Amino acid sequence: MTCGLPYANGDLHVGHLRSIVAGDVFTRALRSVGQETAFVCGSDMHGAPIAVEAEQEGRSPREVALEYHETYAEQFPQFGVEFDNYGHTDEPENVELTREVVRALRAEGHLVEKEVKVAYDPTTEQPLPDRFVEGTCPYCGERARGDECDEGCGRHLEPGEIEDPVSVATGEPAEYRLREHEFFRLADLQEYLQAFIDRLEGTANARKQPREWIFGDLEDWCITRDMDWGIDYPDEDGGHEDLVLYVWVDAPVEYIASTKQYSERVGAEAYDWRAVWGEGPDPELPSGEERGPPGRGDIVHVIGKDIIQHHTVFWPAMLRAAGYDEPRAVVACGWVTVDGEGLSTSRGRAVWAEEYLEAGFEPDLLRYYLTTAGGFQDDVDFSWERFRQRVNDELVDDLGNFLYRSLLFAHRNYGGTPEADVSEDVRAAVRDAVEQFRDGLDGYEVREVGDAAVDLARFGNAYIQNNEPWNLDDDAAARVIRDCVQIAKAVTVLAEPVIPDTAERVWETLDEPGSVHDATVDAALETPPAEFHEPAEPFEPVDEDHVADLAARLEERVAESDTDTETDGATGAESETEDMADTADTDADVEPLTQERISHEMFQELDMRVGRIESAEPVEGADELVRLEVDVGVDRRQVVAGLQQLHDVDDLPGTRVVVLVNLEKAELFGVESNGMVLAAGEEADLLTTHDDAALGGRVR
RNA sequence: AGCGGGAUGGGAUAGCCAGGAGAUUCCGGCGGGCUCAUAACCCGCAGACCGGUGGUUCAAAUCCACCUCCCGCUACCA
Repeated sequence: MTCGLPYANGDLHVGHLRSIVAGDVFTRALRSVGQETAFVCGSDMHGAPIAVEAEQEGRSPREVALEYHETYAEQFPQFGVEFDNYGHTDEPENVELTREVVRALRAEGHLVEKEVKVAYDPTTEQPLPDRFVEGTCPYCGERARGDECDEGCGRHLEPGEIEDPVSVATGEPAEYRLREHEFFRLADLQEYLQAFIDRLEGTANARKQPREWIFGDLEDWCITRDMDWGIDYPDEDGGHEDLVLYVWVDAPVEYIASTKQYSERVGAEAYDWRAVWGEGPDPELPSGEERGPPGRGDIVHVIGKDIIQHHTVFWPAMLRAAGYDEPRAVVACGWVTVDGEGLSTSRGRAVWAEEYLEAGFEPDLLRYYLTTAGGFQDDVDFSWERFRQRVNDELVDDLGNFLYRSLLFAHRNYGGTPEADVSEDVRAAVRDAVEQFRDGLDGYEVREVGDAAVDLARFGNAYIQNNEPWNLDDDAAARVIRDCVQIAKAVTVLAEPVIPDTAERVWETLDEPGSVHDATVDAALETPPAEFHEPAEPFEPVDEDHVADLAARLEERVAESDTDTETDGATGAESETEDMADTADTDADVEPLTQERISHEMFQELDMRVGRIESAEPVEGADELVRLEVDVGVDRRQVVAGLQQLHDVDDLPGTRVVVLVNLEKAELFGVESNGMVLAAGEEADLLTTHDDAALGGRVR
């Protein structure tokens, strides 16, 4: 079991935790059904954003990345996430394995050299990866990063496409030079990938999204970069000393490296990484078909939905070509949104791991929320108020209360598990719950795994209520309570993957031998000890004022950041990953003032009027354009404006605006635009009046 | 723009692949009951024409076509 590697350039937040906790839940659940597993992960240390951050702070990239890595390694266990091995991509095991894989790709003849236009900083003589270049988008004319028109049309830009390139680091104009890079000819593996994608298990998005590529034309994939920070390209033939491997080559290899580290720590008898991953490259046997037997492990990758292609195209192609075994499943989870909006670390819209722990909440509560809030591949929303509701309604009132009331009743009246047989109804209910738990695992749906325990607790609450043992004589009550204690034990075992700490405490109350972490689902129907301890309340309710406070703090943070970054120019909803890139952004430049003067007469020619937007609707087929009907007092104008991505179209009607009414007419996407609505900046902040100037009033 | 995922009572969410009884469950609302328990739990009621339009069918939330909106990907962001 692996989780997508957290990229070592930011603090941990709920977005990271969702997929990592899911991996942990899967792993624990697999152990509960008796499977041997290894849960491995590591920090992703290389790549341009870390190099940029390091340069800005005047530190080495390794130092910067290691600092984040250590924080991660420390924080994951605080959320009950127990990796069997947590390494990082800059460790010798990964460096070695990565270079071995690349050598294998070359030995198999899958690599081709191609010349690529690379931007150079002429002052420092440094090659600049496209992340380090800014310029003008050739498609829309907006300011853009070298790899993507991030502020304008959003298009991906090929190297060399950007106009007027400027080095991010020095601000000097960059120049293009031809550089030789290595490309992985994915098309060589096309047939293999087509078969692979058909047998791949996991979420629907991961099984379907890559089909467009795999059944279309597979492009050559550039696997080297002009940078210092990364794993050196293995250059036995010489000529590529200055290239490092692209992070997406060495990052997934960490899955193998981390497994190997685990094997080496516990011994190959206890866990043999080769039994899972297969034999790997063998210089004596250059043909992929004739390699040793594939691993017998079932590799499952838990990732975020943004990196599906990397795990379903590039990665299996690498594995295949290097003689390693393919993943059995890729499980891609949706995002975590906060208060209904996309997570944005730079804008303060995030719930931080540290913040959560400092608020004094048990890790189990967040684990429960994140695993059961929605379908795995769907986005789920986090809000502090909903967090409180779900914890109090489901964990405290249902699961916690059932465990407490039934075990307390048993302890008070019988000192433990009363002597009686478990009824057939209850046995059946427990078996059903175990089945639900297994179905969740088989379907790669952690929510079902988590719900199995809560649903069984709800059954238990109904059971104890309907049978009213407090109104029965001792013998009859003993039978009911015997059933309830059994349900409680089953609930505890089934809840362990999601709420391990709580489950362990209940396990201790029951005076069960060993740890619940080692128990299997078989224990759900085994008799609990005849005597056990007085139970404690398993959960503390979440206080309303406490979460209101946290929510307010979050809101403040977002508001503050909004005013701070008004000139920042970022648009639209950001994903957490886009956001990681933000550290690379310098503040957007304010355009210099125009030196050339115009006459007053020329200004008089501009006929600008106060108007009010009467209606607004998106222009069909256009991403950004909105068709507006604007009342300018004496007239009603149809104006097309590029506001769609920056404003909620439904909110526009009623807005007072300033309109340039004598602009020449234009036709945009087949819609006539008769005038221009004035707006400021990249965010298209609409100009308006501060008092109530009449509609049609002239602006001078 | 292309591709993938999603849209189901006020909120959340299951069902869709393998079409068929009153569309699941939780929260919230209303009414009642109970008291072992962290004043919670149990029972009952109201509330959705299943994003839209059209089609296939005896029968569509489910299959097909087109459309709208949200999220992701589009190969040099990680």
